[in-house]
Amino acid sequence: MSKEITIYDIANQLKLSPATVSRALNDHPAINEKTKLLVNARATELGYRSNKFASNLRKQKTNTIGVIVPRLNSYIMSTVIAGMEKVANEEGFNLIISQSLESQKKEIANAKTMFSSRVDGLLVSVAFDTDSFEHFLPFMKKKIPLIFFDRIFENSDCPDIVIDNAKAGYEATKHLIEQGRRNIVHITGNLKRNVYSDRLKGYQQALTEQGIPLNQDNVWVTALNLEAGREIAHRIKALANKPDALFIASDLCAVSCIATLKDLKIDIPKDISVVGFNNDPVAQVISPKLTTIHYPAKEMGEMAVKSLINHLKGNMNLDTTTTITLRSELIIRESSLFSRD
Amino acid sequence: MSKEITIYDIANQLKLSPATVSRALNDHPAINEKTKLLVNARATELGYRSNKFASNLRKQKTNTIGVIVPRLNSYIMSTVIAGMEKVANEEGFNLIISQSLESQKKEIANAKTMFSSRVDGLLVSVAFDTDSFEHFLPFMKKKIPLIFFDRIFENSDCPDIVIDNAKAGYEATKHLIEQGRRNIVHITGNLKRNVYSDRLKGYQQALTEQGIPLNQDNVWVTALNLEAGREIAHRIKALANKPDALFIASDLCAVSCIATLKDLKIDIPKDISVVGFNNDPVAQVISPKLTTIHYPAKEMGEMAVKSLINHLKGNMNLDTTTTITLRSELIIRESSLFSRD
DNA sequence: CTGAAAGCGCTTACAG
DNA sequence: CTGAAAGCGCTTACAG
Repeated sequence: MSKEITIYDIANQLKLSPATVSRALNDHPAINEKTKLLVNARATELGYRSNKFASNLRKQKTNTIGVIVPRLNSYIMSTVIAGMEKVANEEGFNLIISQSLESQKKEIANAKTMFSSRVDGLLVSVAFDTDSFEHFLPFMKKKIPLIFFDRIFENSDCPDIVIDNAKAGYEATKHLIEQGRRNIVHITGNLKRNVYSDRLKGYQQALTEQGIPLNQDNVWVTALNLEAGREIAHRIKALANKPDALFIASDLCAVSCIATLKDLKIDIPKDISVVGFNNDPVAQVISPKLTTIHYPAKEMGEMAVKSLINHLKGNMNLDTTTTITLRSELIIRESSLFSRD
Repeated sequence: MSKEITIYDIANQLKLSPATVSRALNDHPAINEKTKLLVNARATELGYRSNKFASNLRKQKTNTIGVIVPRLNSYIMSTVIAGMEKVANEEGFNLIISQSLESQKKEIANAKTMFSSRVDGLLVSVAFDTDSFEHFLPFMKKKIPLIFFDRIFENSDCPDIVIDNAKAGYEATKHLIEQGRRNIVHITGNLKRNVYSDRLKGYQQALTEQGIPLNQDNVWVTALNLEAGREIAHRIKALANKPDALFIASDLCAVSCIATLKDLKIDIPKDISVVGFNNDPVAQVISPKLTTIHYPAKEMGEMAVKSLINHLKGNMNLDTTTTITLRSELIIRESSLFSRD
């Protein structure tokens, strides 16, 4: 193991003080340009690497951002993370990522770990069953910035990054109505979460607007996974009065449902029109191709980290920002198209 | 911002030395049990959290593991990362994750960042086009343990964690031959990478074993993504002498190919049998359901971090381990089944 | 523009 | 079983 080079080694060789070397390395304005050049050249030559631990200890900052998500291995979340990694990497920040696995208990444990890791800021998308805000209070107390994204904590006073879920739900439903559909079932997840409750609101608004009576039996709360997709299909098959359209709040679930419906000899979109949510790559590879809402996952991840870093650097005050809304978009493919001829 | 509690605060209150407090907190065997209880109680009471930067600076360790993957948002990789996060979290290690986006250039930059972040160990799955090992040499020189997983660097002297890709390729191909298929096209990725070259070897072995002559034109190197799947389908459609089976080294590509083939009125599996690779959830939701190789992604992530931590703790010597092979498995579904009646 | 000095919060070899 | 002391590598208020 070769010895690590420190600023003292550079200082000795150059007959400078460590203070000057430190300032030169950090591009301090008071330092002579020639000195900077000299110091940087020697640093490169010696293979110097700054010790972040010493620096962080001294500066009382960590340059680390914590991220808590329900799961890492969903299309949306892994894409959000990819966007976060990109920006964090560019800005010289590290990400500590953990998953709550949809459990409030694990989320609380994760928050504790983030707290003792002394993250400079925290980005959170909450678990299905999270009720309590308590595990985030230590961050508030210490003025550690906390941003929620995708699944937010409503009325938390924390900034949020979201899409307009109500608008997306409205557009999806309106599109189905425009296809002549009337008996539209909305399949969704835990209504505690804004992403699902807001989509439901949009769905209801579109129906009401078109004079279609709301039917509480047409809202099915499920786990929104592959398994749920299969169960939904069987449940529909058994129904005497079948829906003529489905608006499903997750592509993966929608695709699984479509595949099972086809096995059960129900024709999509002739018998039932389907609209999904997320624009998962899988939406394009099934037959019929899935109409869905494009979710700007990468942009959301980038925006979350950018906002946080801007706040930390003092370029932007998050306290005055409440909500950043990103644009989503209805993408019409074959699964929803229906023409009565 | 409330003041941070340090071991000095605890020491003062308890009339002990900081050294004793430090030892008590770290469960040092020489410390009186009663003292430990006392110290820990007071620490909890005061909301003490250890300063990792001071500790790391002193101990010259970082408790951080670096991970470089081609992409974060593929099913396999996000699942591998999920497994890694689980174990790292349990063991109190942090993960720094970065993506090469399939480019050697970015991979080199990532390795540099990992190096200056002073990771205790590095886990790497290499990019499509990586030729050079040079960017990993600094880790070797500093004896920072380096483990490759999935896409490994052959002949690198580093430990590897893989599945038996040749065996998997062999089983997939043998299964197709058993269905009576003879003209089997293998669709794969960059053959620089073991995952693809080994699957090809298995494919060739199965053909040879069954007395089927190898035909170089039956091996198609592609980007293995959705787009490639569509192109392959069109290419097949235009072929006079069509293959009767496809062995595609990625489910996502296979699913996209199947969907396009169906659009082009080619029946799967009647006209062409298809086997994919990975057991991506998407494999189960298309029609026909995709025969594939189950890839133990979560286990691979867990194993990678476990091995690294064991090595760092001195429980296991990685230098003597060359390769850890995890079990993969052929999962037969409808897309490959063919009976000549 | 540069330097001397203190200190961030911990750990550990040494001493008792 | 406990303590005094040194030091990990940096940054910065103060001085010149």
